[in-house]
Amino acid sequence: MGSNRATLADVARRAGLSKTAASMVLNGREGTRLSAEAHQRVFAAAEELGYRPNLAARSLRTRKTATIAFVSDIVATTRFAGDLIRGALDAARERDHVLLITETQGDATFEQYAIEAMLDRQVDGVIYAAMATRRLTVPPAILGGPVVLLNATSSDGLPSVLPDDDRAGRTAANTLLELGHHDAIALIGRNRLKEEDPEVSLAARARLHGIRQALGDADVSLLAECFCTEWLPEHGYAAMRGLLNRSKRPSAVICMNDRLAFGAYQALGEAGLTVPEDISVISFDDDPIAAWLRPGLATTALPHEQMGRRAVELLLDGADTEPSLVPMPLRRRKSLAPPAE
Amino acid sequence: MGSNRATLADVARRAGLSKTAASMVLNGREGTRLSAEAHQRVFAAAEELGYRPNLAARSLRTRKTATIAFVSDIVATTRFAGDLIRGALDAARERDHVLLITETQGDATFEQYAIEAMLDRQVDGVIYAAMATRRLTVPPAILGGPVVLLNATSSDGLPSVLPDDDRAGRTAANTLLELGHHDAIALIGRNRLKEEDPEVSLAARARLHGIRQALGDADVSLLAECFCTEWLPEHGYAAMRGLLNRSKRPSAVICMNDRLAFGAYQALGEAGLTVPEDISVISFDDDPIAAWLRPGLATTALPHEQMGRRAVELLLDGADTEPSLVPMPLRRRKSLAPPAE
DNA sequence: AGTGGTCGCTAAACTGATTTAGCAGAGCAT
DNA sequence: ATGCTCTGCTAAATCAGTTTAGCGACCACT
Repeated sequence: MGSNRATLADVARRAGLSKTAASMVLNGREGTRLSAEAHQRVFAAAEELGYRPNLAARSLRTRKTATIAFVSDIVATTRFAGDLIRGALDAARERDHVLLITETQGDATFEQYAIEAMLDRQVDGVIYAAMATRRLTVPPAILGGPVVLLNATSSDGLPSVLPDDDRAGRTAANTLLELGHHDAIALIGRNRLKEEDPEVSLAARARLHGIRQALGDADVSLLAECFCTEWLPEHGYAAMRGLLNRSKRPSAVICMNDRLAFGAYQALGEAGLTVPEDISVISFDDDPIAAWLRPGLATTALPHEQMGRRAVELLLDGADTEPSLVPMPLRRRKSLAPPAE
Repeated sequence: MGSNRATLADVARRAGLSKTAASMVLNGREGTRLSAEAHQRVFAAAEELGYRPNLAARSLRTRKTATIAFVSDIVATTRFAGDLIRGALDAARERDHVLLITETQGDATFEQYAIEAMLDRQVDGVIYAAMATRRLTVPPAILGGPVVLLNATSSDGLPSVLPDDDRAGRTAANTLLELGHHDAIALIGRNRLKEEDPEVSLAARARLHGIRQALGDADVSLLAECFCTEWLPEHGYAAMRGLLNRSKRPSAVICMNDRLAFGAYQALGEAGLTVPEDISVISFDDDPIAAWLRPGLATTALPHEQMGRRAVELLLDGADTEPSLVPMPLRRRKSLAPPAE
C-alpha cells in the first residue's frame, strides 16, 4: 500500500533546497526567513511529485498522530451507535483527524487489549463511549492523555457528553399538558433498577424527574405508572393491556422509550382503539420505528449525531469538566391530539 | 498520551544486550543464535519495564501498520452497518489488527479525502463497503494495495463478499411450498430499478431469481406481484391493501424486506386479519423489528457480522477473486402456518 | 600451523519526517 | 579593518524501531 510515494527529500532535491527548508515551507512555519521564491519552488515541487507526508515518520518525531481512539462497550446491538460514530467522524474530518474504532463488548480482557492497541498507536486522545447513558469507571490506562466520556459520566471529573433527558422529560409532559390532558396521563416504563443504579442508566431517573417536575408545576398527578422489567416492545404491550383493564382509561400515555411505545401500539390495535383519537402517545429516543408506526409516533430524539460531534470537539478543543448536555428535540408526529370530548 | 514509555533501548540496556538482540528476541526471530539465557534476560527486562513497542517507529521501517481501512458509503443510516463493523472488528482483533473507519456519505470529495487520510497512515489494506448490496466502481487510488469489497462487487475482479440472496430467495419460497402453499402466494416488493440496475441493488434481482427458481421447480406460479417504488413500510402497507382488494386473497406473502413486511402487517391488522392463520408472511433481512412484531416475522437474515468477518479474513489471508457468498440463515418465527382449510 | 566453520553477539545503516544549532555572506557602524 | 546584526539557508541530531553486515572467540580438520 502506498509503495513508491515521493518523500520530503525528493521534494527538497527537486526544489534545489534542503529538507529543512522544504519541511518548514510545507508546514507554513512562521518566522522562518525563507524567500518567497523558495516557497514557490517547494510548493511547485511538492505539487509536481504529488507529495504527501508519511504520517508514521512525522508522528514518530512529533508524538502526534491526528488519530482519535473511539472505544465503546457495544457498538453493534443498538442502531444508535451508528449516529454517534457518524457525528464523531464528521467532526474529526473537519479537524483533519481520523478515528480508530474498537468495541469491548463489555469484556474486561477485550477492553484491556483494545486500549493497549490504541496506546501502542499513539492516539492523541480517547473517546470512551457507552451505548446506554450511564455512569462508569474508566480504565486507568487511558488517563495518561485526554479523554472524553460519551453518553456516560464517571466520578473522575472527566469531561463528558450526555443527552438532556431531564429536559426531554419536561418537554414530553408539557406537550401533553398543552394539548389539554390533565387527570388521565399514564406512564409506561418505570423501572427501579434503571432509576436507582446510575451504572445501569442515567436516562430513566432524569426522564422521570423531568416528567414529575413538569406535572408538579401544573399541579397534575399521574393516573397510573406501569413498571416494566425491560424497555422492550413486549413489556410495553403488557403494560398497555394492563392499563386498558383498569376502570378509568388514560387519555394519554408517556412511554419511557419507543420500543415500549411500539408494544403499546400493538396492544391498542388489538383492543380496537385508535391513536391519537382514543389515546395520545408520546415517547423518547426517536428510534427509526417511531417514524414507521401508523400513526407516526411523537418522541424526543436522542441527539446521537450531535453528541458524537460534541465529544470530538471537547477532546480536541479542550473542555471544562461540567457535563455537556445536548438537547433532545421533540419530533412532533400524528400520535398526539387533545383528549376526547 | 503514552508519554514515558520504555523503549527498546531501555530493554536492551537492562538486559545487558544490544538493541539488535532485544529486537530479535522480542520478535521471535528464527535462526538467530542468541542463547537461551539472552532470551530470558530480554523477556525479563521487557516484562519489568512494561515494554510495548512504538508502532509508529516500527511501521516506519517495516511499512506495515497492522491497521486496516474500513471505508463505507453510509455507516449511520442503516442499523446493519453496526453488525458489519462488529464482525470486522472481531476478526481484526483476532489477527492483532485494528480498524480505521471512515464514511464517504456518497460524496466524491469526502471519499477522496478519506482515502488519502488512510493512505497517509500507511494502512495495510482497504475494506470498501457498501450499505446496500450493489456493484460499484472503486476509486483508483486504493488499487495500489490489497482491497476487499464488502457487500459489493466491481468490474475490476477484486475479491468481494456478498450475501447469498439467490439462495435466500429459494429458501423463502421453498419454506412456503413445504407448508403447503401453492396457488395463492403473492410477492410484495418488485422494483424494476433495483432489479435491473446493479449499481442500485444486487439483492432484488438475486432474491427474485431464487424465488422464481424454487417456484418453477415446483411448477407453481405467483398469484400476484406488487411493485413498490421503495422498500419502506408505507409501500408494504399500500401493497397489502391492494392485495386484499382483489377477488382471490393470498394464503401467503413473500416480502422483499422486513420493512415492507412491517407495513403489510399494519394493513392486515387494520383489515382484521391474523398472521399466520389468515395469511403467512415471510421476508428478508432480519431487521430487529422482525423479532418485535406480533407474531414474530419469519425472515432470512442478512449475515452482516459474518460478512464483516469474512472481509477481514480475505484481506489478510489472501483471496481468490470469486465473490465469497455468505449464506443467509432462515429465522423461523410465528408468521408461518399451512394455508387455511 | 593454517584454514574454515560455527556460535553468540553487536555496530551502524536505514525508514521519513521535525527540529536544533549554526554557517556564510551582506550591510552597516565604529 | 573590525565587530555586529540580519538574512537566507543547511548539516546533523532525533524519534524508536528493524535489518544488514560483520567481528571475535572457539573448535575441528588437514
